[in-house]
Amino acid sequence: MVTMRDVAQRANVSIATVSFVINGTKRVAPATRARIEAAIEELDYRRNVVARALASSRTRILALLHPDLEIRPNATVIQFVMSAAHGARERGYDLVLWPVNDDEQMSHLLAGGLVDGALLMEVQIRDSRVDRLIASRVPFALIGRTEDDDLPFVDIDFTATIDQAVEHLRSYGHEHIALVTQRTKAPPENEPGRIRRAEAAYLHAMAALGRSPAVVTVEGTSAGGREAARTLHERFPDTTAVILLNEGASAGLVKGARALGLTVPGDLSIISASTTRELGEMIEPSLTVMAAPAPELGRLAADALIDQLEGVQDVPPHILIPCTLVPGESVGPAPSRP
Amino acid sequence: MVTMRDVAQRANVSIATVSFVINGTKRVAPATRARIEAAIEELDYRRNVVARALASSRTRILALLHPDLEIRPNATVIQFVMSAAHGARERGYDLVLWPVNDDEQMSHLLAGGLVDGALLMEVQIRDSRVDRLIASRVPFALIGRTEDDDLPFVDIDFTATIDQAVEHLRSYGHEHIALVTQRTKAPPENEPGRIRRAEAAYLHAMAALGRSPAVVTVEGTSAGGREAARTLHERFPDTTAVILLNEGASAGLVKGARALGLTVPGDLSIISASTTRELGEMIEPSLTVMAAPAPELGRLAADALIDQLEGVQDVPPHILIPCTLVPGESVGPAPSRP
DNA sequence: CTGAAAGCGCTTACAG
DNA sequence: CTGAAAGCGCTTACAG
Repeated sequence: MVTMRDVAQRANVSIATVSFVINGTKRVAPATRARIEAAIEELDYRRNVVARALASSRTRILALLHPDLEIRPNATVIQFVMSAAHGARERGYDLVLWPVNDDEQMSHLLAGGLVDGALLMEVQIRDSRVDRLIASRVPFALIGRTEDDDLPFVDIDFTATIDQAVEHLRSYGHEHIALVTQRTKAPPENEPGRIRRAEAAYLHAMAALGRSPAVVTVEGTSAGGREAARTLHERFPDTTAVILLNEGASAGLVKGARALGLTVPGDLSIISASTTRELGEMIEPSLTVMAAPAPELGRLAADALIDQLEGVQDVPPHILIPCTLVPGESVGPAPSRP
Repeated sequence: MVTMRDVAQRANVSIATVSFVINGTKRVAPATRARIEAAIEELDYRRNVVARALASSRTRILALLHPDLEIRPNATVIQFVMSAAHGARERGYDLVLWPVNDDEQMSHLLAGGLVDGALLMEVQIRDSRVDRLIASRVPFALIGRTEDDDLPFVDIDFTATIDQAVEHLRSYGHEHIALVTQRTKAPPENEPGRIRRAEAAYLHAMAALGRSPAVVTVEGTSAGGREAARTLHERFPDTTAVILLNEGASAGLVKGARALGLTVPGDLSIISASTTRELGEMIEPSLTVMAAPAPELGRLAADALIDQLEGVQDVPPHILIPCTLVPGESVGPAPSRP
C-alpha cells in the first residue's frame, strides 16, 4: 500500500505539504505542487479514507436508518434510497444502510462514531427514535415529520397532494370521495406522519365540500385492497371515487371492485396517491396516480444533511414537495345517481 | 467523547487490557474484567469504530456495487439489497451503497480503503468490473456470474428455474412455449449472465421437446410487454404459453395479449420467472410466478463474503438457488388447435 | 511557502 | 495476567 509518506519522499517534501495539495487546504508553490502531483500520479496514490476520518474526526459517512420489518419495501422506498445514495456519493459521502428496529440498537450504532450524520425514514407523529437521534448529537434529517415541525425534515406535501387529488376528482363531478389508508403496527399516536396529515387534509376537504368523510384503513397488500373494496361497498355505498394512500393495496382495490361487479372508472374512479407511475401502468385499467417525488427527495435529503454538516446551511431544512398527478384511465365522470 | 483511556483510568488498568476485554482477544483476570466492565457501563463507553478500523486495518464495511442507471430498480433488487444489509449488520458489518457506472470510479472507490469487501450486482457474462475488482485485491462476491465459474458467486439457478417453468407448462399440455427476455444497453457479449443462461436452458428444453424456439427481447416496461405480445402474435402465432424473464414487462404482456383479443390463460398461458409473488398478485388475472430467492441470496452473499474475510471459509462460495413456483391464475390447459 | 510534531483512538506484538 | 509503547495513515495548529 502506498501512503502519503511515500509520496512525500518521492516529491521531496513533508507529508504535511502533500496533505495540503490533496485537500487544497493551504496554498503551495506551483512547482512544489507539480512535483507532488506527479508523484501521486506515478505512484497511483490514493489517500486512505479511514486515516483521514480519524485524523479529521469526520468520516464522510451518512447512515440511512430504516425499519427492518419492511419485508416488502415499496417502489417509492427504493427510489428514495437509491437517489439518496447517489446524492451522497456525488458530494463525496458514503451512505450506509442501517436496518434498525429498536431504539437501543440505533443509539448503539450512532455512538460508534462511524457516521457524521443520519437520515431517518418512516418517521412517525411521535417518534422515540427522533429523541434518540437528538440525544446522540449526530446531525440528522428526517424523511417525514413528527409533530414538531422545527426539526430538519424533507417530506412529501401530503396536504397539497390530497387537495389536488380531490380537486381532480371534483372536476369529474365526484363528491362522494373515500380515502383508503394503510394499517400499521404502530399505535395510533405513533402512526406515520403521512397518514395523519393526509387524513387531516382529506377531512378538511370533505368538510369544505359538505360531505361526510369515508375513511377505510387496510393492510398494504392485494388482500388489503380487496378488503377495502368490500368495506367501502358495505359501509359507504354512495362512494363514487377513492383516493388511495396505500401503494400496496392499489391493485387489490381494483380487483375487489371488479369482483363486486363495479367497473373502473364507470362506477368507481380511483387515484393512487404517493406511488410510482410504473405501478399505475401495471394495473388494468391503468391507474391515475400521484407520483411520489421520491427520487427528488432522496437527493434533497442527502444534500440538506451534507449542507448542515459542512456548515453551508445553518437553518434546519424544511422541504416539502407534493406528488405529481399522472392521469391514467381510472378516473371518469361521476355516475349519475338515480 | 469518552475514550478507552477514560475507561482504563477509571478501572486502574492500561488501555491494552481494556481492549482485551472488549474484544475478548486475551484472557483477563475475572476481577480485572469486572472492574473494566463496570467502568464501561458507568461511563457508557462505546469503542470508536474508525480508530479500531485504522489500528486493525479492517473496517468491517462492505460495499454493494450496483449500476446507477437503474431508474426503476425492480422489487427483486430491493429485496436483495435490504437482506444483504441486514445480513451484514447481524455479523457486525456495515453495508455502503456504491452506485457506479464507470470502472474508473469503481477502482477509485475501492482503492480508498473504506471497505473490506465488495458485492457486485448485475454481473455480465464478460464484465470488466470484475477484472477491476480482482485487480483491486479487495475480496468480493458476485451476484450473478461471468463466464468464469471459478470466482466466488451467489446466483439464481436460471437453468433449474426455466426447466421447472417448462415442465409446469408441459404438464398443462403446452408445447409451443415462447421466452420473453429483457433488452439491455449492453452489447450481446456483455449481456447479463441471467439472460444468457436462461436462454440456453430454454433452447435446450425446446430442442428436447422437438419444438423450434421463439425468443423475443423487449424493454423491461409495460410498453415492452405490449410489444412482446404483438411480436409473438405476428412472428410466432402458434405460441400457447410464454415464460417471461422480464419482471417489468409482465403486466404489459397481459395487457397486450388482451388488446389482441387473446384471453389469459384461455389462449395464452403466462409464467413470469424471477420476480416476486407480490407482482403476481397485482396483475389480473393473478400471474403464476417463479419467485426469486432474492431475500435468501442477499443474506447468503453477505455471509459468504464475510466468511471469506474472516477466514471461516477458504474455498470461494458457489451458491445457486432456483426460483420457487407460485401458481396463480395465468396458466391453464393448452388450447386445442384446429 | 514549508516542515516537524502532536494527535485522532484504537490494536497488537513484545516484555515481564 | 498486565503494561509500556509502537504504529495504523492521515490532519492540523504552530513555528519559522
